[in-house]
Amino acid sequence: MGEGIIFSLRKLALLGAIEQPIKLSSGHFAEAIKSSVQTAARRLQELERKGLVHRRIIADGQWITLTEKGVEELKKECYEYQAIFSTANIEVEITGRLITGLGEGKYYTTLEGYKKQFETKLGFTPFPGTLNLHLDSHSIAVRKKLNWRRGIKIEGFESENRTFGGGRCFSCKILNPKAEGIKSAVIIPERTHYPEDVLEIISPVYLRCELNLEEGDEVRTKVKI
Amino acid sequence: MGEGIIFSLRKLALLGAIEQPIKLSSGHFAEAIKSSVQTAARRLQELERKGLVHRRIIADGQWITLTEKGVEELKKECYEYQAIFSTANIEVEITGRLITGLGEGKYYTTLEGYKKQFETKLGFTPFPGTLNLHLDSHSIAVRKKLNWRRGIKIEGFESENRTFGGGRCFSCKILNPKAEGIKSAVIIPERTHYPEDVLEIISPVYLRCELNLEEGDEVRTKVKI
DNA sequence: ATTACTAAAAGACGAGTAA
DNA sequence: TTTACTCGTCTTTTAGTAA
Repeated sequence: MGEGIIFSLRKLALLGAIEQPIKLSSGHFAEAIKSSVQTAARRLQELERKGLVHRRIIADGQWITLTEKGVEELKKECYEYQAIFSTANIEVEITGRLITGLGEGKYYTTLEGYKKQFETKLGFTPFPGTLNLHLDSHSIAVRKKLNWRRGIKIEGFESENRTFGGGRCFSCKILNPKAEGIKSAVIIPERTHYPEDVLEIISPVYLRCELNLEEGDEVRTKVKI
Repeated sequence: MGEGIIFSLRKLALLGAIEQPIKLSSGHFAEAIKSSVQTAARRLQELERKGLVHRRIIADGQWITLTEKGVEELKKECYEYQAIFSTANIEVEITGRLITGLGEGKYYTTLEGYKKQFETKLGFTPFPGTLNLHLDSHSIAVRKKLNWRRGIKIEGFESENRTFGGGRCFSCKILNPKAEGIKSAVIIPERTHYPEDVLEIISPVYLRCELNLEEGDEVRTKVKI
């Protein structure tokens, strides 16, 4: 990936083109990247051609948004900086109430393609099923931080004519005296439309039973990001 | 600053050239930056010429370390990513024991050049003097995170034929019931050899007296980074 | 094997222009 | 004003060569 292109992409992100479309002209963008209008215009074209931004050209400028791929590309650099500068691990506290999922977790955790990775990368065989928490608004904001963290990569795979997507894990501790010593991890599939108010936790044991939890109980976790 | 140059600098940092000198040849570096040996060699020369890395050329390669300036340049990009991706503020807890400083704090906090900035940027007039904490080893690691955070910039200035260096502030809370409602901030001068096991805190009041603290007492703070 | 040149090829830039 | 061309110039890269 060209270096100037990523630079331009970053400046667009800085102008706010991640959350929502921003309106700008090549002229304004030229100022932002300190170049000529021509270069700015060319960069925007190139960015679009590479699928990094989405453009809508209007009479007096254009509307720009980063695409998924664009954000992904930026995250890669961000990960590099984390690798360079982060000295110790940060922990964040996330709190939510126990809810019952759709039972998908039970299915996915037993798939060999995932199970093996959990065993080697997390160091435990997951209990079939996930503990699902519905997050409060504060925790949702905190959870978003995980989006920009690399975590422990779980690769996608193909099996029986189906593809199973990848995801990321973050090891966590459940703040409950009974959970002392029980390994667990948050899993975040890299699906595009994954709900942001839900936290899925896997563990070698049946947490719901082990911690005597019932629907609606508050569960507090400390996640290593 | 050229975009390709910063890219090269980042890769060097990723190879570990921040902490200590790394040995590498242009050939190896060419692989890292995916270019020809010539370009790799030229980039290293350019990096040195710009004062971003320090080089020592030997028979079979060279020893490379980032300079202060190089690290600084990298931090700038890192700050941009933080601006892009950080959604909410993170707080870190730092703990240390009260020590008595050299009294410099008392001098600096009364200087108009600093005082005015504290007033406008932090919203309070600092009590003349700083509360100095000697950090435990865990807190030292946590404190290092502040190195990679922009914080609230305090500009350096010149006065009476002397230059006074700049620094950064982070607003903090002291975890002591009596400190409830008292504004305070950590200050980190941008001196090159600032001790990493000390935390200096300023506040509008004389904390030592207000919180009934004595030499050696443990003080816990929550710092907004 | 290195680093560090030179010179040719490739690429990026910005002025000018059209729509 | 815009965007999006072309085209000449300047910069960067790479191959080749010397030490």
